[in-house]
Amino acid sequence: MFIHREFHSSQAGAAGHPRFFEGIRLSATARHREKELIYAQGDEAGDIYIVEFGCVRVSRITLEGRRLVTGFYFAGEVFGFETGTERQCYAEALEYSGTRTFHLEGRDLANPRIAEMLFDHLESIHQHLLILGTQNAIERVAAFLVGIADRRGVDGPRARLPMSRCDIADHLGLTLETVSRAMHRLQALKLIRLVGAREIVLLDRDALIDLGA
Amino acid sequence: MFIHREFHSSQAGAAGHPRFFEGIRLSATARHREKELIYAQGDEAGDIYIVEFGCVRVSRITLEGRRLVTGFYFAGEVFGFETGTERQCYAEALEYSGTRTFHLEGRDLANPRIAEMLFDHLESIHQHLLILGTQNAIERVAAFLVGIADRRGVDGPRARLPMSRCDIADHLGLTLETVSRAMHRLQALKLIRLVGAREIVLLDRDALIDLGA
DNA sequence: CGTTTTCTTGAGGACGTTCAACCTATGTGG
DNA sequence: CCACATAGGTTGAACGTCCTCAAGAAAACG
Repeated sequence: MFIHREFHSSQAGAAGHPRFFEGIRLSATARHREKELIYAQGDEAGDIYIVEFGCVRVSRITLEGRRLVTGFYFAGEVFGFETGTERQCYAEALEYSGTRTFHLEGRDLANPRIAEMLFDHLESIHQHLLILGTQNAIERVAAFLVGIADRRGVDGPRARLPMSRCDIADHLGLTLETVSRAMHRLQALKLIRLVGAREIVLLDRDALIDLGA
Repeated sequence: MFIHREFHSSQAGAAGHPRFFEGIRLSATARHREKELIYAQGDEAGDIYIVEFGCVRVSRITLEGRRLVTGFYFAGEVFGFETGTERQCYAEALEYSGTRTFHLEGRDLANPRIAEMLFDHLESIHQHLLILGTQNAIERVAAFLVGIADRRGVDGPRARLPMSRCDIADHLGLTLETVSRAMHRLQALKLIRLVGAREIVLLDRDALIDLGA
């Protein structure tokens, strides 16, 4: 997704306030502290969010109280698409983050950039579905780490993980213990290197993709 | 989803040929034999399908050769939404079926009925994700059976299953043996009754929902 | 009626979960 | 500055669920 670049190239307004993005009026940047709730389950849907900096986690709780983390969103990425009038998911800042919003009207879907965002979102859900439906633990973790590393700009093969093991587990349909073990197994296989708990280096990206693709 | 009723209420053309659906020109009904391929992975995307009768299975194969059945579609339901220009999924008739198509242009998304279809699709994927991400075997099967029964019109609690155990398994991320065992466990629990292998009666819908919701 | 496909059922094993202990990092207050 | 508390992460052992492999039963088909 290349919304990233285009977003940042939007013309600068005074002191970073309401600008336009592809003909859509964006709100001013909202800043969120670590762990701050951005929107809650039950809130009115309709606003779409663009991450300016930081990282956002979007989750959903089932009736049995189990959590599914539907996605993590980094700078330049878009979240907040929901189907009904009420949000089924809730969003939280994983670290100090900035977001901008715009209101999505039905007619806006005719805007090709908006449609592209929606289709990108659809595609990422589909990818997630494929992982949950067909892969085992180590494949899931490999796919996840490659996905994260690919999205963190041009840091090279190094990536910071702003989310906890539990977040990853709830994203991949595993337990946090299994995620921890899988990461250490990937390290033993020399496919990644762990730098503390919250940073990784991809040592053999191709092998990781073979595992997780 | 109520597209069903509206679709059938569209004005009758001569001998059932090109009619309109919410201002969209529909193709004539295409008829597909059992097991017939409707579209293939790699085909050009852009056409959206409406099932007129029968049942369609949409699947996707991973690089490792594993199959995920992304959905089953019955009369009145819509399938064929894809993100890129090339299809990632392929669709097959599970039984003798009829479909109509229309071509989706970007501007059509401004049509609220089209947008509604897309959002319904998004919602069903999300539901699927929730199942694969949080539920165990018996819960998945319970949720699946309720979902099927709810969509098969007003047959009451009885539903025919046009798909095989293997199809169900590949839809739920299980094996066909596990699906078979789960269904017989649900029968032992008196939540369903199996009428042969391809028909079920829901005996305790609420308990099934409790399990699978 | 035999052939083929699909479904069921059993036994054994692998993978992931559960439970528990321990470790590490970070932050707080004395 | 250190003692302690807290949250997150790692590791081990035991268990359970689901998968694999295999055989047999039941439908579907020609």
